[in-house]
This record gives sequence, C-alpha cells and structure tokens, in this order.
Amino acid sequence: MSKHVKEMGILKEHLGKHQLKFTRQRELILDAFLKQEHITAEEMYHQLARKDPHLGLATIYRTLNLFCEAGLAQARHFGTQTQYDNVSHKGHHDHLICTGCGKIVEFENCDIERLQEEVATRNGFTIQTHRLELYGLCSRCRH
Amino acid sequence: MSKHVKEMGILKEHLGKHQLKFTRQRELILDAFLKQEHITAEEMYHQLARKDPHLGLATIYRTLNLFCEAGLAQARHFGTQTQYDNVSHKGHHDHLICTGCGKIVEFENCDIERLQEEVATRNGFTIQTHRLELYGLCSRCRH
DNA sequence: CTTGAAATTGATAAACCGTATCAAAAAGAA
DNA sequence: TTCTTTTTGATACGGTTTATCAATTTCAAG
Repeated sequence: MSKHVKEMGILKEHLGKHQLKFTRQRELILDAFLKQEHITAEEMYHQLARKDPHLGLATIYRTLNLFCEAGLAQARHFGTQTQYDNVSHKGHHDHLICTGCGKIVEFENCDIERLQEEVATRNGFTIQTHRLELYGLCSRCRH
Repeated sequence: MSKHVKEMGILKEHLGKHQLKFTRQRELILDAFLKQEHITAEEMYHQLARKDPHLGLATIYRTLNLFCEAGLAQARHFGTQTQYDNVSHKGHHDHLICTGCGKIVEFENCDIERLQEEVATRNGFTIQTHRLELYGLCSRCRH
C-alpha cells in the first residue's frame, strides 16, 4: 500500500477532472517517482523493469508528462535528456549548473523566494511553481 | 564591414590560439548572432538562407558551438531545442508565465540578481547567465 | 456481476535534434 | 602560385521522445 496518500489524491483529482483513469501502471510509476528527487524516463524504465518487466518505455514517458500536467512533476531539459523533478519533494530547491563540467549544485534561498512572490503579486500573478537555474563556472573549471 | 569589432576580435584571438581559420561563414554567422539576444540553430539557418542559400545547417551548429568555446555564446536547453545566448548582450529579463492562458510577462529585478550572485559566490561559482521562470495564474485566470 | 463505451497499454515506427563522416573547396603560410 | 591544413555542405547516423494502433483494461451503468 502506498505511503504517498496526498500525492495520490492530487493525481486522482486530476484524473477525475479530465476523464482519465486510475491504472495499476500509474500507481506504480507514481510510487517510484515520489521516492526520488528527480529522475529520467530511462532511469525509471530500468528501475521498474524488475517489478514489472512488461512496463513499456512509452508508458513511462506518458505518465511522467501526466504528472507534470497534474503539477506533481516538473520537466527540466539538461544535456540531451529530460529530468523530471519531484515537486513535492522539495522545499523547492534551485540549481547552480557548471557550464564547464556539468556539475549541479542544489540550493535554496528564502529571500529570493520572497522577492519572487513580490514580483508576482505586483503583476497580479499567483505563483504555483518556479524554476531558477544559474549557469556559470565552478571554482575548478574557472582555471 | 562589421560593427561588432570587439567580438570579432575575441573570435579571431580564439581562432589564432587554436590553429583555426577565419572564414566567410564564421564572419557571417557571428554578425547575425550578435544582433540577437538568443537564437536557435534552426532559426539562424532560416534567417541566413536569404543571404547565403548554400550555408549548411551543420556549419551553423559547428559555428555556434565554436562561439561557446570562445566565450561569445552560451548554450541553454530550452524545451526540446538548444538556445544560444548572446553573452555580450546585457539587459537580462526573466519571465512570469500564466499556466492558464499562456500569457508571458517579462520583468527584471536587481535585488533577485544580487541574491543570485551571493548564492553563486558562496558556492564558488561565477555566473555567466541565468534563467528564472515563475509559473502561476494571472489575475484573469485565477477566477 | 455482467456489459460496453472510452481510455490505456505495450510494441514499435516515426519524428526530431544535434553530431559524425567524408569528398570537395577554401584558407593562408611559404 | 603551391601545398598543407582546415572548413564546408550534404547527408547518414544515433539517441531521445512522441505518434500510431491493435489488444487490453478501466469503470460506470444496467
């Protein structure tokens, strides 16, 4: 039985609103997804191959995109692949990305978040989620 | 004659250091590139098709990657495509994106930029560029 | 507990983006 | 001009993601 009651509820609500169905695969993939901070479709495919050898790669892609629409995941393109971030898993962290070696450092900054809220409010927006990526050179690659 | 004297100099210096040659195509592509804030290889291909119908797409990719190595451009993965940012272009703006109607509002916030620098410094990074997107509902879509 | 319409799945073909390959052309030093 | 090295353009290729479609599953209604 799943421990991810809240997220499962969010998914079911989304499914209900869009005449979509709750399936064994969607439950399986959501459970696996919520255990990670972020994952690629390919990684999940291999990870779940043991539990269900017949689970297709296309289903993984479709389901992860569904999670994005439901607000449970967020897609981030890095290199040639797409990373699916677990939105609920964060005290929403952002990324510092080294353009030299590809290293990724995660960080969290309340002041920035507060200023984002300010900007949004000033423009009449209510923020649901955000994405902040800083690109540059890490100390090692600068030399 | 090009107006981008400084950048042309940077390119030529890079070429000289690496036993590479200065070609008509590289000059043409750099001129076109510097007129934009950011562009994809495909966009540039179509844009330059009028000036030189025989310019190959592979050459565009190779040259834009060369600009990255020379420090004139910065590659960013956006959606499924790669955006090449014009590093010399300042006035970086960020985006508020309405998940309801797709409306995009551009903004600029110095305080956020300053905090970003702080975070980067604390982690030993030197920022080259960044990307900040706030997703939410605009005043009209909230109701 | 059936039944049946509608959605989903898995297998795989196709699309897409960017890179590799290679013969022909161009650059640039001697 | 000559000669060596690099670059170009055309296109084949490789990896990732999406589209297609017959078979299967879901789930609401009877």
